[in-house]
Amino acid sequence: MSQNGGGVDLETSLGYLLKEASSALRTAMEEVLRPLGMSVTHYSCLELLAQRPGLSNSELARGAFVTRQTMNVLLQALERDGYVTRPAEAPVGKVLPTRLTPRGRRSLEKATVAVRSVEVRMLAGMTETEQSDAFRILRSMIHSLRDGNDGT
Amino acid sequence: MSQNGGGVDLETSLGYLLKEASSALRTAMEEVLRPLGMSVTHYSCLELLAQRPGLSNSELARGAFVTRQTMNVLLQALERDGYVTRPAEAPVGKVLPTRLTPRGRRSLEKATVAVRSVEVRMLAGMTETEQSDAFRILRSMIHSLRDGNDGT
DNA sequence: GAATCTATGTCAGAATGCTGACATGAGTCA
DNA sequence: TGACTCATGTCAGCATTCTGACATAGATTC
Repeated sequence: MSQNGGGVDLETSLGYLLKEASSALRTAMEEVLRPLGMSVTHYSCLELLAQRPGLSNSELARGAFVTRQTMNVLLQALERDGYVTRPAEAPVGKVLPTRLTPRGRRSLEKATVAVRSVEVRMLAGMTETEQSDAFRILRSMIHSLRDGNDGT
Repeated sequence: MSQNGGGVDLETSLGYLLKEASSALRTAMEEVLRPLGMSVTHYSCLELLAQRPGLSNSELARGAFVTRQTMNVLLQALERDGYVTRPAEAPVGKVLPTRLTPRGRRSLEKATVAVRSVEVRMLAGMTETEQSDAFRILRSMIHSLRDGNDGT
């Protein structure tokens, strides 16, 4: 069935490979988070709040790479289910600082273990040098994509 | 920086950085494809068909990193709009080999130029060595994620 | 030849994320 | 002070993708 013919140009594209790697990572994370009833964005939100308590909806959205509308829907669900808390009124401006509840922290702990195992697996077989290379290279890609937006 | 013993430090996590890079790439591609009325998956499908004519729905889905159900919906729309053709009946088994129409090929040409410019921008400032390093490292990540299935 | 397994195409419903839009609060500037 | 710009929170509608399910064709096994 698979007539895997000659090599294909897509196989030499770094963009395609980046997408493939991201897809593999996402799939692996979904696999370990599904038994916990948690999506990747769900986990990302909790992890962000654990490391930077008091983040606003918009800041969380940027950190999880979704729109603030999407994060707002998620936060409302998390608040309703008692994983996070937000003040009824904004202390300053319209920004509502969000914090994890003990329940949210407990839920995150299990997820963190699962996600860390995925990251460890991903890095298996990579040397320290390769890991720092990867870091530098990915940062370069991100910077070039975002910065070189407007020729000038 | 704040440590969360055993946790995943987002500032130093390669997984998080990979997601960030992928997000930046996707956003950049969407920006240049939107004026052409084309989504990333839409483009991926056409590009795959250009390089490997006759791919089936399931094969296209794997190549574009979506489910075969998702690709099926897209293919029906592309067929309806005259970008691709599929035989009414399967030559063998249930597999329906898909091919680009001249219209699909023309549409792809514009998109390819746009997407290539994004990839060029992403690689700006990277040496040949860094690019080959990136290739090897990303391939390693993909292999480790898919191979080491269970590591509890 | 029959049972079984795997892969495929497809339909239907649900989940997730996005764009558009609006009102509001804070900062900037004349 | 008032006009302007920008960021934020939020509601609504739409787009995209997913999971679940089913029937069918080919391969495998006995």
